[in-house]
Amino acid sequence: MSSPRPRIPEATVARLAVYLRVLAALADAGRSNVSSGELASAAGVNPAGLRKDLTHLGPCGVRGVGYEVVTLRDRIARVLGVERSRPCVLVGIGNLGTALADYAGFGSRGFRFVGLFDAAPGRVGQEIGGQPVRPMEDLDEVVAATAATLGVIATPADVAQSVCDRLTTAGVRSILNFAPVALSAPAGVDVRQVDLSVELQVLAFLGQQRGAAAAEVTA
Amino acid sequence: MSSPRPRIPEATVARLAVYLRVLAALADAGRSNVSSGELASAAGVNPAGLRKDLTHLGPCGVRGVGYEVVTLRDRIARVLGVERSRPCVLVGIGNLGTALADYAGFGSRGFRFVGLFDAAPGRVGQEIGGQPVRPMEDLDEVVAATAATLGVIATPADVAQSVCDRLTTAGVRSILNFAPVALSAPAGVDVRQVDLSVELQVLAFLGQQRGAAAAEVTA
DNA sequence: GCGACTTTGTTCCTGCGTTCACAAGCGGTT
DNA sequence: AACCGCTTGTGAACGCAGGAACAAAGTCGC
Repeated sequence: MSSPRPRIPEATVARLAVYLRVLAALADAGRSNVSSGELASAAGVNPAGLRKDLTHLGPCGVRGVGYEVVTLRDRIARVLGVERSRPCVLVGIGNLGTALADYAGFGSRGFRFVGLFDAAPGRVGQEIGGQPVRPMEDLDEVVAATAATLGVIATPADVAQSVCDRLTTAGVRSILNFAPVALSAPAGVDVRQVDLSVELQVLAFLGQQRGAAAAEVTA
Repeated sequence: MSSPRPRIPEATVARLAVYLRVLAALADAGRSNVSSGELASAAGVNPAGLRKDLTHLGPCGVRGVGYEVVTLRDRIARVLGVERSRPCVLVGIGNLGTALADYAGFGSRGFRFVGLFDAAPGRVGQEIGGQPVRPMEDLDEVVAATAATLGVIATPADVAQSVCDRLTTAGVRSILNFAPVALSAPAGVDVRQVDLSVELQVLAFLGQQRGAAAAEVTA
C-alpha cells in the first residue's frame, strides 16, 4: 500500500472543517471558482495560511484562476472522512442535548444521531427531531447494532464520568464532552472537551484588557 | 498608576478559566490546600504548564506546601475580571439559546444575562430561567440601561451578521458567536467564534486516522 | 538546631504554528 | 507566438506554546 498519510496537524483539520462549510454554501449558490483570498475572507483566516492548509491535500488549485468549488469541497470531505455519514450517540437530553440533537449543522455535515439517551424517566419516550429518547439500559445494544464509534456527552458534570465509562465499555472510541469536567478514559479512546463558558471568559478578559489599555492611553 | 499588565497569552487565559472552575469546586468541598500536581490532574493539563500559567499572576504558592485554594481562586477571578458579575445580552432563543440561558455555568462564573432577545413573535414573552424573552426592538434600550458590553449570538446563520451589526451599534464591544458564519465587525469590537460541529469533525478525523494507523500495523 | 523531603518557580530547549515574501505556472490578449 | 497580470504553492523567519530538568525555599522529623 502506498499510503502517504500526510499527518495533518490538528489546527489545520479544524480549519478544513470551516472551509468545507463555506465551500458547501458556495456550491449551493452556484459558484464554480474561488480564489484563496475570497475563501480566506469568508472563513475568517489569512490567505497564505489557507493555501498552506490546502497543501496537505496535495495540489488542488489552478494558478492564475483559483480553486474549483465542487472539486475542492469533495476532496476536503473525503480527507475529513465525512463523505458518508457517521453514526453518533448522544447522552443527556437536557436543554443542551436537545439543541445538539436538533442542530442541522451535524446532520448536514456527515453525522447522524442513531441514539438519544437520558437517565431521567420523564424524558424517556419524548421525540426529538423524529427520534425517541431511550433509557440508558439500551445503550450497549444500540452501540453494538449501529457500530457507532462517536459519542457526545451533554449531561450534568457530576454524572459525566460514569457516562464516559459506560460509553467506552459499550465500544465508543471517540467522545465529545460538553460537561465541565476533565474526563479520564482508557488508552485508545479520544476525549475532546468543549466548555462553553470558557470561551465567554476569554472574551471578557480580552475586552477588559482592551479597555484597560485604552484607559492607559488617555491617562 | 503602576499597571504592570503582564500580557497573559490567550491559551493561558483559557486554562485559567478551567483552574478557576476546579478551585471553586475544591473550595465548596472544604479543601484548603492543593498541590500543582493534583490541580493539574483535575484540570487535565501538565503540572509544569500549570505552574507556568500561575506565574503570570505573580508568586502565589508556598514551596513545600502548595497553593491555598481560596486565595488562588480569588486571585484568578480578579485577573479574569469575574470578581463581580458582568451583564450579557443573548440573541436567538432557539434550542441552543435556551440551553445557554439556563446553563448554570454562566451564572455561577461571573456572567448574568440581563436580556434575552428573539425576532420571532411567538417566542417573545416566554420565560426562560425567570426572565422574559424580549423583542429585538428593545435591544438598544436594554444595552444602554444595563451597560452590557458582552453579547452572545445563538441565531441561525443567515441573520447572524445583521444581529452582529445591531449589537455593535447598541454598544456591545465583545461578541461570542455560535452561528456558523464568520462575522465582520468594526475595529474595537472583538468577535469570537464557536462552531459546535467543528469539534465533532476534528474528533471524527482523529478517530479515523487512529483506525487507519492501527490497520496499517496489522497489515 | 540540623538534615532530608516536598513542592514551587524558573530556565532552557525543542517543536509547532503563523506570517511574510518570492518563485512558478496558467489564462487571456495582442 | 510572446507578453502580462493574476493566483497558487513553497521556502524561510519569527514568535509562541509545551515539556523536561534544575535550583530555591519552606516544612517536618529527629
